[in-house]
Amino acid sequence: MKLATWNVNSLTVRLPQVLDWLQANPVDVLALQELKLTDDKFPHEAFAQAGYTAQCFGQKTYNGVALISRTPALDVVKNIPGFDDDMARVISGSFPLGETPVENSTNESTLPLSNKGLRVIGAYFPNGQEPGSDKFEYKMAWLDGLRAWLRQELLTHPNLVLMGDFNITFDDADVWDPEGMRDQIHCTDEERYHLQALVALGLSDAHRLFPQPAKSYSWWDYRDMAFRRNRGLRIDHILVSRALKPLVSACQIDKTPRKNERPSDHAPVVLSLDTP
DNA sequence: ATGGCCACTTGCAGTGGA
Repeated sequence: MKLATWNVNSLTVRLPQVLDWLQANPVDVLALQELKLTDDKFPHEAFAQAGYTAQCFGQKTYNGVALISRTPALDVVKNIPGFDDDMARVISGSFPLGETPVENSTNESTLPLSNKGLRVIGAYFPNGQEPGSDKFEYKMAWLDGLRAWLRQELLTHPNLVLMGDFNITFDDADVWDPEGMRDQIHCTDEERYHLQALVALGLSDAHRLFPQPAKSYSWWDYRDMAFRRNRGLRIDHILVSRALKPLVSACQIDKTPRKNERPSDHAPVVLSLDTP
């Protein structure tokens, strides 16, 4: 089973690339961020023709997230319950863990789907703009809200994946120029504290479970030929719960779409799970 | 060596991204 996350920076512009990518990488679930479109403009038909269904949580101009999947997402929740937010940043859904089960009404497990299934949270974390700014304060409050909610979610959904554009680096290994970016946005101690607090809930950075190429990044500035010079940041992450960790067989950043014409500034990250 | 971004807006300059 494969899951992926990708900040597409406008689904309107990037839809052909997303469809091409899905054809080459037929993942079971794809979380998208920065749709930059409203729900009424979401291209459901294009995804249906590609064999996918979609749950979207759109917003005009900014933000907007979606879950694209082979089987429909169940128990869909939008944003963070308990955290009042006027931005569309989070979408969650449940999926069968592994192969789509054969229908059998006479032999149903007594376990609710939430316990045996896979809970997927796709998230577009706030950027924060600049330490000390109002947007940074919002980012910190949002992270507090996320953690309080996740602590509860993990109790009811032991098989949980949190993936998306976190807009935070774990440490200097995620930064092309650690000295130049010290205490800058995405690299501050406060942001990294929040990321470690998610780890303390029992979530593991899937990328670091495996040997990775040196200087692995998921985002490169459009300016200064940053991609060709590999001047990037690793800010797109896939975190897995304790129960899922033993099933993770790979986690890879796919730089291929960043080489497209008119690419997103982010690359997709792909998680492979060894499921029955 | 150096500078060069991109998407969106009741739009043609300003905001936000990262």
